[in-house]
Amino acid sequence: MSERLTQRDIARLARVSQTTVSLVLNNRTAASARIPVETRDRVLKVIRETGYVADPLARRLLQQRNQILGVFTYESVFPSASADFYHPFLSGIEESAEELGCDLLLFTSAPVTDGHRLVFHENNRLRIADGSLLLGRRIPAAELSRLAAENYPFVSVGRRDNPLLPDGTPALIPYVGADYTTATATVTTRALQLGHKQLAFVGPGQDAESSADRLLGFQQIAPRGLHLPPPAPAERVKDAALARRASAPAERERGARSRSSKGASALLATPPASPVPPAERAGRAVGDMLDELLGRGVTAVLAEDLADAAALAHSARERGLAVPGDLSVVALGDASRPVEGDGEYSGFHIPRKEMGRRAVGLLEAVLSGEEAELQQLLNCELVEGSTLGKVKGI
Amino acid sequence: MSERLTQRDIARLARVSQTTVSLVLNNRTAASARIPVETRDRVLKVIRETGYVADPLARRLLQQRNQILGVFTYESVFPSASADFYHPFLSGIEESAEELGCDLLLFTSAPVTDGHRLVFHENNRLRIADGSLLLGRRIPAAELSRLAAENYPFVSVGRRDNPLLPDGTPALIPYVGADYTTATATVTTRALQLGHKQLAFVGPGQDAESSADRLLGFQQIAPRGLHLPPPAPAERVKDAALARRASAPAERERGARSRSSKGASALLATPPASPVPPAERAGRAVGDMLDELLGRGVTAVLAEDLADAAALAHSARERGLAVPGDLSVVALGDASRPVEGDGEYSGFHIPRKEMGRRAVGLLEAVLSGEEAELQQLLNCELVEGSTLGKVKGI
DNA sequence: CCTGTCTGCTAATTCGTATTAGCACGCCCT
DNA sequence: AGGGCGTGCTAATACGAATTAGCAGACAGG
Repeated sequence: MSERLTQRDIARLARVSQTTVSLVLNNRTAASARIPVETRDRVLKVIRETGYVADPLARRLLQQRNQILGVFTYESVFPSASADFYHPFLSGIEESAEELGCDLLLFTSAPVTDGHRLVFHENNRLRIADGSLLLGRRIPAAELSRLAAENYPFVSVGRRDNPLLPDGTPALIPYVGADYTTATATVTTRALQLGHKQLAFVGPGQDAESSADRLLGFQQIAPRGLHLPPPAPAERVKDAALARRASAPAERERGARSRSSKGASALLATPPASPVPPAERAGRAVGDMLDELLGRGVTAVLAEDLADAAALAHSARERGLAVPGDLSVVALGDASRPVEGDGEYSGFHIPRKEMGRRAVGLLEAVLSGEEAELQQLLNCELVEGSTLGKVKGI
Repeated sequence: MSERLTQRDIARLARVSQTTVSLVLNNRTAASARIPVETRDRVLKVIRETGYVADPLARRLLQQRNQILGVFTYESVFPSASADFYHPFLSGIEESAEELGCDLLLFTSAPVTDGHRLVFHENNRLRIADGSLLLGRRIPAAELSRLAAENYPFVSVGRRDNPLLPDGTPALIPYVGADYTTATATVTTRALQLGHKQLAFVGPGQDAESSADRLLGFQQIAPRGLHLPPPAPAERVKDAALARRASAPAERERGARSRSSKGASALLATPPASPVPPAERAGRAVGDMLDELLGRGVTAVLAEDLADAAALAHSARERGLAVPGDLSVVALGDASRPVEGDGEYSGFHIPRKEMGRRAVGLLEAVLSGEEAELQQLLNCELVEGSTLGKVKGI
């Protein structure tokens, strides 16, 4: 039907050569390219009338910029499970991209296997974009080192360990991350100040940098604190009322997709900050964990995942325990969800939107060759909340 | 650093021509391309050793399609206000695009004025994509007719009236919409069957096709029913507990953006299916509307916007009225949110995700020149819910 | 009138890959 | 020996846009 217009078509319509069209388009005003206003206007008029835009692929072939920023997500973007995780990032990215006048290219062509995508597959189209943002809880070191080795301009949203290049030297990965270590250390300190003697950290503590960083911050302050892996997600429970309230709009869409992966690894077992409501996690495992915690005299729990924090608090309250009276619960993630009762969870807030914004800024700096701090950590905002209190009996 | 390998490099290393490398790579076995196993293996060996991968840009350059689908949203995509509206569409779009091996280009470069984008601004980049999907509650007829006139391949998500072309003939706009008319007619019929004599329709009923279609369905069945414009959004109320529960995760991000636009038009006053919780709408206007409805003997209200339905139900209950005992409330949108108390709102569900999927399918068909129904309406799934009941006294 | 310079444009080439046309060589047949 | 044919490969070209080199014409200076 509608054939794609080329510069030759424009040239023909404007009665000039393809070269001239290119020169006009790129505003070349060098001595070797003198286009009088009259001709220039004639060309521009045709371009406006036809809505011609240069083929981005042809431009990239010559290493030109297209005002297209790539967004590569290591999981699917839109399915509801990841929605709340990606959304704030994307919101910030969109805002910045708009300011820069860039379009965003979502690499949906990369096949998803097992819920994960990889940049380097047979037909990777990364180079269509001028540069890319990488999002995901965890990014394989091999991908990062290869991107760095190929000199591809990218910025990771989230801190990443610097991988080794094939030649053995470490690569400097550009990122905009959140300073989980400091934030976790701070809330841990706060817990100690409130008189808690036995603390527990609940979370994988490894695999993803974000998990490791939190554990590190915890152990810096409370080296003798407990570290427990996250509870296994229970099957969905009957009591759907609570669950629905939290996730209703997307509920129907989701139906088909099984939420908990079959996998046994800690990583897969805890989807990134997914908004799994308390009720769904209040299975046996959480109860067991609570037994263990109480048995060991723990008075304050710090959970990486808000859902785990919620499940623990819920479970504790069901047993007649007061939160934070008998047990303090801290969320090392997005603590800004209301607790049953009142107030928010104590913990900190991840500046996701700002991370998105800054990541675009950094990528732009990289692309235009500006000087810039390649590795940036943003502060997490502490949330006082209502689930961390003085230890009982003080 | 490491320059990208080309077929010429491989050719040199394997002591053959670039053509041969290409032939081997693409497994060409035609009569005109006979490569003996010996040579083929030599080439393959070099490819394996070097890890060479063909540049997808160069490959695409030869074909007509770029495998890029544009996504044009008439409002910003990611800001939380529109999030729940766009999300299911995008989820479906992403899924289909992935199956087709296409990347998605979000036109964030189009400037946003007054919360709205326009395709046709001075530097529109629509033609970067092979074709585009158009999303938005309302799309100006001028935009549609120009797109059609320019023969640009696109599909609208949502039914649109066919605009007139400059020459006066109507343009056939390709779309995948939801059949609001039938769905509304069906629930209206149901209300009549339940004995309701006086019905009211609450919604703009115009401007956007989606609004007009619902009013049409209502009036087809209940020609004497009342039609009221939606209540004006009240300022945010103090009772934030309910509100927070519904929208907490994004709350902090949102802070800066004022939610209710200053505008007075019905369109702006009712953001598309935004998850504005009941409490926020329970202002004075809703109370007034309730007065009017009850005064006129209305026993069943059909509200286009779930938020309005929620506000009315909430307000009614506050006055000690039973829902649906004294007043039935029907949501003509995504009825799948739990009501205070139990169950869901009665009404219907908009198959947003499926609309996204089908729209991509239709666009693909258009692009590849296949025959396809250009205007498709999907059925809305009826939701029995708990807010529509027999009229009292029967 | 011839040379030099400036202006306004374009032909030719490039990027990396795919495809088409066809060359050079060897073999068989008559 | 020469025509015909099959084999194994390559040269040339195309895709769309950007860039470089440089041509043709106007005009000035000598």
